[in-house]
Amino acid sequence: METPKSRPLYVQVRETLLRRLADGHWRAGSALPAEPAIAAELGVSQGTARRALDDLAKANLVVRRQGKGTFVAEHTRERALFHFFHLVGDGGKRALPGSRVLSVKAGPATREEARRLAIPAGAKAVRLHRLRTLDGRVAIVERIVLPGALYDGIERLDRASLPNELYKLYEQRYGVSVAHAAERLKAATAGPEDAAHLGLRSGSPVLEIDRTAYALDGRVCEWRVSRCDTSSHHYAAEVV
Amino acid sequence: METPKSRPLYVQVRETLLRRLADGHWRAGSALPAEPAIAAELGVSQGTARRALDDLAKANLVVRRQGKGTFVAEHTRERALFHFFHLVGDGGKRALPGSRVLSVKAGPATREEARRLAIPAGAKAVRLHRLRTLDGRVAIVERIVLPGALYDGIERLDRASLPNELYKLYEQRYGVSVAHAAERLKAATAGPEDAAHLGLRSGSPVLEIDRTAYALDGRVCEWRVSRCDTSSHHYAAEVV
DNA sequence: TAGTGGTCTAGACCACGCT
DNA sequence: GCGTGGTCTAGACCACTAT
Repeated sequence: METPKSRPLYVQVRETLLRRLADGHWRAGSALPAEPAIAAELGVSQGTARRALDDLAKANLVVRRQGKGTFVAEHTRERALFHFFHLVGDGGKRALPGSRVLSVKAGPATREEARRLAIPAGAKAVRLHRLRTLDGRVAIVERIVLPGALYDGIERLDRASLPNELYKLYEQRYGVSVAHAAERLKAATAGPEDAAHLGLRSGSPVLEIDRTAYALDGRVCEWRVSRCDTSSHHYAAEVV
Repeated sequence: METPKSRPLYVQVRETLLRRLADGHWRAGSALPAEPAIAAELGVSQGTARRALDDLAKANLVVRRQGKGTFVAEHTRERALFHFFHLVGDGGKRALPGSRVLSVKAGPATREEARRLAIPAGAKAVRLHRLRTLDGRVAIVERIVLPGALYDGIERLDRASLPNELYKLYEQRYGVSVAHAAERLKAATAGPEDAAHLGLRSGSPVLEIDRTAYALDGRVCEWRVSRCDTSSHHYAAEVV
């Protein structure tokens, strides 16, 4: 590992490993080389390699297991539930929602879609419309837009075969790992269509969650707007 | 430092330091002893002391500054803005809201208040009602309930002298440091009173943020419900 | 028994802030 | 120049997992 000064070694190691993760150098769920091997290959001490790996673990990009090794993080139900799904029952119960896809269509991105996905206007976008259920009742109406370039042919998949947890599909079938996301929340009013889906009166308040998701390499890999009935659920956030 | 096995040393050191912080052993903003001093006092290596201090820094309880020392974290405008206030202008502009207190009253806690503050029903509670402005317009109606035991006489303070940033007041005048908080968000409907304050039509959707704040020792030190006009602002959250 | 990550130590050197 | 936290190393030992 070179030493261009002023940039800590462990940061350089972390970035090297991150680049390999983003390249698909290791498959999701597979083991990374052990600390001594990484340290030897990159010419740093084991402590420095460890620090880089710990940083990646803190960002949920790898999982470290004592006695076993370090593994590329996968999008498990667990991770979806505790990191990417923030609606919780008012009694405190957490559960992943069911999913029913209404439509999947490809088309040229509108100006707004292009802006949100950071792709050229008119480039191929895939739009997904689905309902999600909590405790057996429809609680979320979701509109998802994907950059077509990353998910070739996804619009031709059978609607029923699209899994509840899309992030697992992105990862396994398209090699796109969602690394992090930014959410913007607003109170909105249910229009007639959303209200009908949610079993609410038109004009009822709904929580709108607007999420931009980023892949390992920093590219936007999904834009999703979820409109939620929060009459018996809430969005939970921790503040430090 | 004893070694009851199975509990890492750096965790014990971290807890010892946290206990001292909670005790008010060091004032907010003051410097902690340097690493070698802490290590010597507790009989651990400097590396172990460092790890404990890094953990506290990660939780925003202390601030480390190279060349200067480690300081007890203070509730600065900066911290309020980036850690405890999540409403952002839709254009991306962040700004702390202004504050106008409508009323401050003490009284016995209702059952609900007692539950939320984890105090006995009927114990003294202080209720604060205020409006907050963004870009010069009222955008938030806030109802705050405090456990009277922690803030002796706060209800007798001049309304106009209550600062915009209450957490600084809690810290400086009452020695109560807000360490972290849990927020629950819902979409709600503005009643006639809130709507009038916010300049909205009654029945308009508002974002309700229900926050429970915890002091360094883990006790609930505030319960706050903010109802926000999100027509030109949104609540921002990061997901990892 | 061998290999993995987790903890802990001791010490060197660097970058920064002060005086 | 001196004291602070930040980086980096080398090595010991522990706890866990597999075989």
